[in-house]
Amino acid sequence: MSEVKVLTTGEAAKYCGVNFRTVIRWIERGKLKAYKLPGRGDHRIQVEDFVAFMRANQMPVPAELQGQQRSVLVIEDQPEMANAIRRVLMRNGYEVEVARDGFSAGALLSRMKPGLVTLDLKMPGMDGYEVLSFIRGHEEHAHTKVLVISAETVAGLERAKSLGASDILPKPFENQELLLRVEALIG
Amino acid sequence: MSEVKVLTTGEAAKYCGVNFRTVIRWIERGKLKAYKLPGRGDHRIQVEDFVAFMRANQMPVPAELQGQQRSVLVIEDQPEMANAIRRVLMRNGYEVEVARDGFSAGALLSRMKPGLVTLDLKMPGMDGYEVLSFIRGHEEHAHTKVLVISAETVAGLERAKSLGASDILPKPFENQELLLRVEALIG
DNA sequence: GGGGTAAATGTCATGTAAGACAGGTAAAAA
DNA sequence: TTTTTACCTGTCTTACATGACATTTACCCC
Repeated sequence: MSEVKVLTTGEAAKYCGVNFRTVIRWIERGKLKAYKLPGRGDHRIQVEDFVAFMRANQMPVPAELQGQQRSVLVIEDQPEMANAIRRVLMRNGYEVEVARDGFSAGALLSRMKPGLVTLDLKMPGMDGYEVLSFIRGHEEHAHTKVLVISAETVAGLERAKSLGASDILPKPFENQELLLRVEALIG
Repeated sequence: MSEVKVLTTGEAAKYCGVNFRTVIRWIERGKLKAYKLPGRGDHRIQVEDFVAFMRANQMPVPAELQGQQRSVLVIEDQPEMANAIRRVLMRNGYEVEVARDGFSAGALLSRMKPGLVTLDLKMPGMDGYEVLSFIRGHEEHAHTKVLVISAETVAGLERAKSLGASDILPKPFENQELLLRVEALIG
């Protein structure tokens, strides 16, 4: 059963270092998404929305809220490459899952709702561009960053960018370079 | 053998992100419909009522509660065939989503948790048998019926059956035939 | 830099819903 | 069956919502 992790206005206020009255005003003005309880009209803010709000306003996001934000889904069919990426990211505290085919990639995306997806554009039996379109076309993944990793042509990479890739890392690459890009997106 | 899905106060509380005591108070004040068990006076909330309640209060409704029993995921790459299936099922009151590639099939499966999946075994870039294994290999989809629709050989269909297909419909088929099979599985 | 202004934020007081706890027991699991 | 889980009730405590008002901040003009 999916247990919804939510915050009250008071909790959100503490995280932002403001008065809870202010948080309520943000909600009233539509800057922060929340829903109301029927009784007194208490607000409940989904962590996901709150994190998005903090990011949008350059606020530092506390580690305990990043949970899924610091998780990465690696979509890559070549085992060596996938393992290399996984190793680098796990060493730096990210939670990593690898998907080797389109179907499990989709299933994992929906289930783990990762903060970032690394995507190899060129994979047998799977069109990377379609994956990208899917992610960008679904509201629930609006906050998901997509780091395209590929040995594609310049034109191909441009296309990926126009489809909504958050960043692009050409193959081959250094571990350090990968880490930097990832940190920039969700660190 | 229709299994009426009901929630306890504790479950409802988790879904809303509140204390179960609060849920009981909502029920007492008539804001949320529920009935009582004779023993200790346990409350049972019908999913339908709960979902209506959540909607009425702008709460996000978890996918697993959205009448998934009568929802069908059609995994099929040929648009004509997919549309034909969709038309038949929608006309009979099913909620239908179509996935044309492995990625969206996986994503939609995890998200909508459909009551039934129709699966074309022969699709470019996707192994139908693997999809079947995946579904049968994951506890969360244990109740999901899989109707294999295919022009495969007898051996192939046998293999599908052994992997856990709930039923098999050889191509080509009549609309009526499709509907009958679906009704038998989740009607 | 100083002063004026408007918008955003904080403070206070009051009412009340939501949370916490304890003791008991039905319901579910083993 | 026995054991374990989790729900119910009543009461007490906490903390949220609201409105009115005070204060701070950001910005502009000089």
